Amino acid sequence: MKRGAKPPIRLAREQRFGDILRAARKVFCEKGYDQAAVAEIAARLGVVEGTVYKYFDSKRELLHKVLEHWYEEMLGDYARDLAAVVGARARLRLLVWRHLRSVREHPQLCRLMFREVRAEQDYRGSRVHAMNRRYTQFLIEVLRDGVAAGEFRAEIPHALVRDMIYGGIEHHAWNHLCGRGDLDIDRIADRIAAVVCDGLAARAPAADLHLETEKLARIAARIERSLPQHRARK
Amino acid sequence: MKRGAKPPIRLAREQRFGDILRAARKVFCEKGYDQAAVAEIAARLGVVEGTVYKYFDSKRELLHKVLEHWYEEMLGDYARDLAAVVGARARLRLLVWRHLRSVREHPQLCRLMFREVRAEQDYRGSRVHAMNRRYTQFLIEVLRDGVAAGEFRAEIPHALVRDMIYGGIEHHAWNHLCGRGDLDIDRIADRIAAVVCDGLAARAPAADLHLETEKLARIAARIERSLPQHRARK
DNA sequence: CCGGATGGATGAGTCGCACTCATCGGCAGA
DNA sequence: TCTGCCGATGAGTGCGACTCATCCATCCGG
Repeated sequence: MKRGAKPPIRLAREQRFGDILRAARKVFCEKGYDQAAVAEIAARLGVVEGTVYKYFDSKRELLHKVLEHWYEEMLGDYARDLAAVVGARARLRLLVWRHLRSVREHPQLCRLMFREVRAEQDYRGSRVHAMNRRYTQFLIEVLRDGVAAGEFRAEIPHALVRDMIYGGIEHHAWNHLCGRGDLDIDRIADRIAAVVCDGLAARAPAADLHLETEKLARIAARIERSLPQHRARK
Repeated sequence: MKRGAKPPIRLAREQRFGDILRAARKVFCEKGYDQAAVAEIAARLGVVEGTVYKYFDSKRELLHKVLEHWYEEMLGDYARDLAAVVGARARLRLLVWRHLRSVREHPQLCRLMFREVRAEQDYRGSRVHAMNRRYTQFLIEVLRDGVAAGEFRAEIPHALVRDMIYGGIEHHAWNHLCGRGDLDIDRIADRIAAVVCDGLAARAPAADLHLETEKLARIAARIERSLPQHRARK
């Protein structure tokens, strides 16, 4: 140490660990992964670069830990909130809405997740991947329950619906976030739920439905008329 | 130049440009953007790093040019292929299928597109972005035509459906590609078209309604035939 | 009160890689 | 044969991730 320099501040291991994690989150969010320098993260805490590497093996591990911590935050009260809603469609909409809210609140963390982590070669098998699976598992369960309740068709593969929902949100939100417009998450959630549940195809028009119903009514009337009791009574 | 060294091979500007582009595409695909060294791209052509920078301002510009070139390849015969198919649903499925094929054939280029380019701050306004818009515009037009033909509902926002399709394919294919499984693009295209068109909700499609009505009519006829009065009357 | 062990923190490195620039020298046109 | 053009060179420069030998405050047993 140089003469006249203050002695370094020594902190307990866990305290320093948490401090670095918080500082890293801020810097990564402000600058993005590539532009964030480990030296800057260290500087904000008044320590040198080497100190960070005492706690994290690499810049990437630091990023992973930041995102793991975020997932823990998010997973917190999912199950509880979901339990308060009845009906597969309403629960599906809730999951979509909550995800949209996360994207809106933490666009930079989402960006890190999508760009840096999920595209990595060894993402599969990582802790973040496991947490992402837990996160999306809620949706799979909602779909399964929906099928069990007869609300959803059984022949649609759940993994595909999950990917269309989360992938769709990602694309859609990205446009909005980069375009600097803010997300109307209520409306988007409604629309996504509408597309997923009802699809794009034009329904049988109400007229057809009426027609068929009237046909059925005439058939019923015919049967009634031909019943013995019917004639006997009259 | 050192004594005894061979004089450098001089090529016409366009020739060298194309060579660098091709070499860059290979190296980027093999190693990914970060791991690809400009020096290696140069080395494969037997030139030095500086030469590459005579033709491209930066490594990122090189990446952009590689992807622009790819988009040109893909856009080539889209319109023609699409014109050969009738029916909004069938055309939608064609677009999904073709996109899946692109992803399957060039997973590394997709990866570069998603990870490196689309997540960039200044992606919007770039040439690649414009080409991506042209690419996805085909789908928007199919949706619009579908609405005009009465095949699709008018109240569904097209941009959202576009994002759910392309985002969904991205997510779904990613799982498969990283999981080393290969894509059954025919089946996936069918399923995506099914979800998008018909949705998840259980319901009786119009065709089924007709069918059921006819069944009931036949049952009614059978009842009528077996009734004593019926026989008596005849 | 003392001396060694512990372990948090240091800071001066190394290394790899994107990017630059002064310079070279083959070749086409005068 | 001269000359200017321009493709190519290769020795830098700078930056940022990562390393390592070393320092020293604190704790603990004697």
